[in-house]
Amino acid sequence: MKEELLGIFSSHFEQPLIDEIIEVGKCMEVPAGETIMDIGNYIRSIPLLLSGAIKVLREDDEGDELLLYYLEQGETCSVTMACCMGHTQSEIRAIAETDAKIMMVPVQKMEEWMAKYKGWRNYVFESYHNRLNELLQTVDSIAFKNLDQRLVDYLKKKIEVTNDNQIRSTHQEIAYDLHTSRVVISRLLKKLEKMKKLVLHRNYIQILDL
Amino acid sequence: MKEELLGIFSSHFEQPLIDEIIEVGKCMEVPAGETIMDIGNYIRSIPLLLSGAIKVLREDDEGDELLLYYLEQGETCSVTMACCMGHTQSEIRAIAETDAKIMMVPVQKMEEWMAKYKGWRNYVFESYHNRLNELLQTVDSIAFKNLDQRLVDYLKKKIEVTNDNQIRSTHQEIAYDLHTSRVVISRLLKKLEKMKKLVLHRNYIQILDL
DNA sequence: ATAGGTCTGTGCCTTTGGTTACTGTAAAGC
DNA sequence: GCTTTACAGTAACCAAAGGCACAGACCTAT
Repeated sequence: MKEELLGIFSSHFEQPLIDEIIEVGKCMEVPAGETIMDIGNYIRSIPLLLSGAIKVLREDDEGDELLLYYLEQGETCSVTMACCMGHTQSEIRAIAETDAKIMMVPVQKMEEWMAKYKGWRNYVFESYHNRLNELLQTVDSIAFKNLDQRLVDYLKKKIEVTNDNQIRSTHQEIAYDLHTSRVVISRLLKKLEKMKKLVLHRNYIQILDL
Repeated sequence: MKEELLGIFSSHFEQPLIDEIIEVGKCMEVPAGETIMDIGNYIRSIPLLLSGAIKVLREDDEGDELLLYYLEQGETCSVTMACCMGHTQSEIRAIAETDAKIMMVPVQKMEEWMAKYKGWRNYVFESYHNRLNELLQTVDSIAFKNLDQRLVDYLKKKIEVTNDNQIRSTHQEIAYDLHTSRVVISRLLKKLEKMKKLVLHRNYIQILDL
């Protein structure tokens, strides 16, 4: 456990901070597909992602979804932090994209460490920074790109995050993430298949070269 | 000057922090329309907005623009902070929407104050929080709403920010902010006029009831 | 007053993406 | 085996938004 944390965070965190994390944190193993946090939840712990990937998405009133970004090893969810600090409800939903191991740290420690550890402060800032940038990318994507390109980007990101160039999703699932309809995704995927960029199968997609 | 800062920030900042801000900060007056910060700029100061409003926008490779959000009195630009901390270039453009008064604080103070003043830490966090939320709203808007609704939201926000229910913009300017074309905006505005929600004039729009 | 530029209105057409509806087929349950 | 359900493919149609072209109104400068 300690070795695991050290491996991931020793470049960011001071030794005593790592000790404190181990002391107060709760380690959770979450299987792929499980919802870690949902819209409206009150949050009392901050998640540090030790392994795996988490997808973060937004939902509107009608239940339409949109993938915002993925969290990867060593990252944390700033939107969650913001909710913690403001004691407001979660604005987003987080789902384990792969099996994931998460260290949950109680919110109260957050402020304490902020004053105490420079490494923590920097980490928190860097997280915010990264999250803001990811969101800007998301905005760019939906504002400036057409669906063809967004789909290709999505597939690329997915193979990167899952580290598997077979994408084990149905067309419907992809459609949810990109906030469009199944038919449209099927159409575009077919087009990509004709361009020899991938091969379609039932329940999975084999990526050749995007 | 001191009274002005106190009026805006005394609920957030400790007295000695306010003194320091006055000591090291540079006060700038920016006329409406002027670009305060542009994409690619290196940033060495953090802006605290004393009065007026600033619009923050994103641009893609082809020069297409999109309004992200407005900053108002007492706020600061977290994206800028993030760039400061990471010593990276600005990802966004900031333009004075109205005449504005800004206190520029050198970046180096940022970290120093972060360790020293709880009020500053909280302020910085709250800013990040607010900016993240604004960005989420922006995402919602472009992902889930159609242009009719986005235009109405835009006009509402604009009269709120400028505190003037005459909107002094051309259709082309609105089109840039919403990343669409002039013709489309003219069409939708006409529709709103027919619905008695506003009256169109040359170079300005009179809002009745949105 | 005339000329040139800017702003707005509008008709027509295209593109992108979304909807409906139906088909075939693979998997899962019995 | 048969039935049911989930998944994918496709055609036809529709809607929202964007592009083009042009006209008229207004504004400014000479």
